Amino acid sequence: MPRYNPAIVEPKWQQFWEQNQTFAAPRLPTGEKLYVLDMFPYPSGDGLHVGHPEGYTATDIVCRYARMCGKSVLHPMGFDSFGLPAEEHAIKTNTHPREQTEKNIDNFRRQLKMIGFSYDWQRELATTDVAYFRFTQWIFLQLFDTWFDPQSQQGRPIAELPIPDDVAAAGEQAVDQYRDEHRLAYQTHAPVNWCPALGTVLANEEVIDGKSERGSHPVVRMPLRQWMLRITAYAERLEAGLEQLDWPESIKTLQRNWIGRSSGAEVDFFIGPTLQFAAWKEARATAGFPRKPEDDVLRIYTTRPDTLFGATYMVIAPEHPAVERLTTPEQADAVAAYCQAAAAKSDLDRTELAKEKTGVFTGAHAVNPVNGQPIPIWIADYVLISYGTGAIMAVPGHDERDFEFAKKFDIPIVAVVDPQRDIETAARDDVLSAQAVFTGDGAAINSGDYDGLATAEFKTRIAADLSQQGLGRSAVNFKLRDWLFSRQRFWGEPFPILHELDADGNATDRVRPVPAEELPVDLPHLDDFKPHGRPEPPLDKAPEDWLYQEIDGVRYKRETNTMPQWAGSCWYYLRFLDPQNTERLVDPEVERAWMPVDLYIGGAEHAVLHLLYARFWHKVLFDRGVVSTDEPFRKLVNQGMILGEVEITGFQRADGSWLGTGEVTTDEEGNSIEKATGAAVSAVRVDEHDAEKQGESFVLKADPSIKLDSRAYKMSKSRGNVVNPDAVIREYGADALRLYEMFMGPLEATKPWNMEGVNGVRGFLDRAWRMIADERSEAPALNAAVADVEADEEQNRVLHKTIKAVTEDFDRLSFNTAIARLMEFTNYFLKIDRRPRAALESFVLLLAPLAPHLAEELWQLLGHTDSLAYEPWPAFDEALIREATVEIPVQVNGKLRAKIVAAADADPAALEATARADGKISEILAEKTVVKAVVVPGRMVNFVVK
RNA sequence: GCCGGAGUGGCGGAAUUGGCAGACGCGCUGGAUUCAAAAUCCAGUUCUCGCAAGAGAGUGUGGGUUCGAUUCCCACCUCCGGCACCA
Repeated sequence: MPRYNPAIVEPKWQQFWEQNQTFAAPRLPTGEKLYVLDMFPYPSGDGLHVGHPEGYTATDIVCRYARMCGKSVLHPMGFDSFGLPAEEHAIKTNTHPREQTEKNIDNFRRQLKMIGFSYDWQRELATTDVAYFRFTQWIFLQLFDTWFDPQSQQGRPIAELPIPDDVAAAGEQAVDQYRDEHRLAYQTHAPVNWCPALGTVLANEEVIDGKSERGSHPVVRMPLRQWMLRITAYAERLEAGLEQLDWPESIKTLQRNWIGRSSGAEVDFFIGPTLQFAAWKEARATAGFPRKPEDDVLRIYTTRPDTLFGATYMVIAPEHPAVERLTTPEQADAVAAYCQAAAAKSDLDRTELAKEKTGVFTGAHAVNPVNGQPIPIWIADYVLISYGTGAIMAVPGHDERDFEFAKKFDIPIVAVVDPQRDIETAARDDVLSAQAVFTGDGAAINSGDYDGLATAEFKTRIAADLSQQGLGRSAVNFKLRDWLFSRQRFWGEPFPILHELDADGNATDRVRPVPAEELPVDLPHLDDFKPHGRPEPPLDKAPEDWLYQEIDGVRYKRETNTMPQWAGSCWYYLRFLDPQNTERLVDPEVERAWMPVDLYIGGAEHAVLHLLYARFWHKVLFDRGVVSTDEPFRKLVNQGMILGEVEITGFQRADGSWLGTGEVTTDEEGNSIEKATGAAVSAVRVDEHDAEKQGESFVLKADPSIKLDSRAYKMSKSRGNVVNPDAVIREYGADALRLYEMFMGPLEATKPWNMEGVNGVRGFLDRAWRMIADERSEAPALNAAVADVEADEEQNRVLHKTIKAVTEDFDRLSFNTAIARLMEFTNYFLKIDRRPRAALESFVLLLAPLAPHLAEELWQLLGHTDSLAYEPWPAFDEALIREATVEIPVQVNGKLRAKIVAAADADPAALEATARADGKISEILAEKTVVKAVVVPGRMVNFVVK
């Protein structure tokens, strides 16, 4: 056989696997099951990026390894194919987005197959498949049909929702409305992020700093009818469920922060005449804390009920329903102006500009329930209507924001928490004299009977007291908001919802779900895909026969919003289990057998949204009995980002003279300028041969006084540092690509690409080939050094050490070190003239998960006729690894002074004696007194001397 | 500002429990082979001093615990990622 040629070997085996359906998973697992999932890609027009195969290679190795260990493996792949780019392309070319989408999928599939991943391709799916989104729509119907029972913390059928008597008495329409208010899928008119440039409304998480995540277009707030999903109902369970998951702690933290659970208390402040306060308080003491606040109180949420005595004013959000009621005539104009201005502000303005606090006094006062003090009520946009009750008690002494506000508007500040020993004396004095803010825990002061209590104790005590007096109750809040679930796009799943129309063709606000058996609701034909620039969805342009329907004499209009891209990716892992099922989304028997996903690998960019949305849907499906597990993804791993090649950059003035990185800064627009003069400078790419390391940084070889910048950047088209996997495969082969992606460093780490490194692992594959194959012969032939001989002791030790290390490395997804061990094996056996065939066979099996094409080819060359995909994984023998003698370092005062050779099982006394006998050591010890000898058997000897 | 993660040769990285720092690979240097080059093979390669034997320093910085610290503790610096008025 000639030289190793991946261009021939790789397609050959890819064809073999496909023809033999080598990786088809059975309907039900036949032994121990392993469900390994990749985050399926969005098939963009650019094709695969080298970042994709990183995680995909890792899971592929896990799967191939697991099959050899006898596990039943499910490893599918599909496409998250709804998305804006295809629709934008459709608008431009006036072709159906499906056309472009399918072309892109074909390209992605071709690329994925070229890398030799062991997917069960029969299970391939795309979220844009009508047969697939039929069930996405079906799940939406489930959400629509479910309400969350806070008592049992469970989603239940809407039919089981208890209807209060007063609602029932109000008639059928009131009951329907009551139900609609409790569904997990509901409609709202809340202000949304309308992006005129994209012609769509965006979810909060798609807006970054007031601009669209995609394209950075400005976003404005406007009210629009939207579908929402009540994910907040599941906040408690989504938070609690994290604990049991084998996920990176950092991702769990990210989700916890996103969910943002906080606990505190709701407290009612009386806003009637001060004279009536006592009577009100008395009434409350008997009546208790009402479910909904009456008009004569302002309900607030606080996490620090212990600072109640320090509340010197209150703030309500500009959108708070009590604004009008509270505003006095004298303040009416100012309040109206303020609220109007606040409404016009985007979220960006409200945060960014509000470094300086703004607000307006309502003219009204409330009575502090703990001390009867009247305090002013303000309106300020630093209080958000969407969090808590939309109103706060302001404690400027112990809250940064309140402090700032009180300073600006000259509102009294009262210290009620003594920091005690937590901070320096001077700082503490500032806090006690209300000159400074302190947000930590301490001891209560100025708090009546509670004085002296520690913060934590105060909190529980006052919560109980307030509750007993009917003034407050413990409460939990979440930062998590309900999920804005509709998009004004064409290329998404249509909602299976009909809107009732009255005789004049106007919507009645009553909706009716499309029955499950009538699904799917396919997308209609459109003559063109151009948005009309209004917030109404493009589906409003659909033909009448799609848009309107008459049932039982009532006319209905279809919902024209579509679902967001997240919808399809929320449940694809379930469909992979049973992709051809036309009856239901997954057969329960199959679901029970394969779920949960045992290993899920993907990018950290999905840490919050995708993974939280999918968990939410899963929990609803669990509550509704569709799936058998409470959580979908047992173990999660995030692969790190792959950056472009390292670039060394220097800066030059207009005249071409160099200046160091320290002399350069950026102006507001992000341009590089010279610090001293403010003149524009240009960044220049410096060849690595023209740079050298000096101390901490790189400098110009020609002028070492010029410091350079050395770093790798995110791959991007604009920077021109994108590496195309097709090109890598063409030049080095798929196995080399796979191997390099894994050899770069730990899977989770961010790491720069380096083409020389690909060449390096290709060199290893070449050597592995030469170790077994004869590269000079024309026909396939074994290397003459391959011999049917028994491995000697040392060869066995190398082999079994390698098996052990590779096995353990695979188990902990440490592929870079596994490859290093295989390289060591190759380096050793290449030097041997008679290479035991059995050892080489084991080596090929160890290599197989990493470089499957090469391994299959060598396996065949070694005389096997079948694929090695299900060949048993080599076992190691600990006894063969053990060495008779070991080299042991001898230290004096912790410094390495000599090395001794001793029996591996030598006892401490023997080791110490051997160490003392060493020429070098005895020389050193002769002049000193040994205070102590530390001997760790098999590891080291250390003499502590004086 | 808050919450995560990370800082080890020229570069990517290794060191699983506190026990020989730098495995493995790239790059570089020298050599063999070649008319020459590529490829391949051999040797070397943390830094400083030294012809060498060897000595000293060394895992972002400063301190601490320990016979012994890349690993544990405290403080700080830098970089990366996320969040950002959530009461």
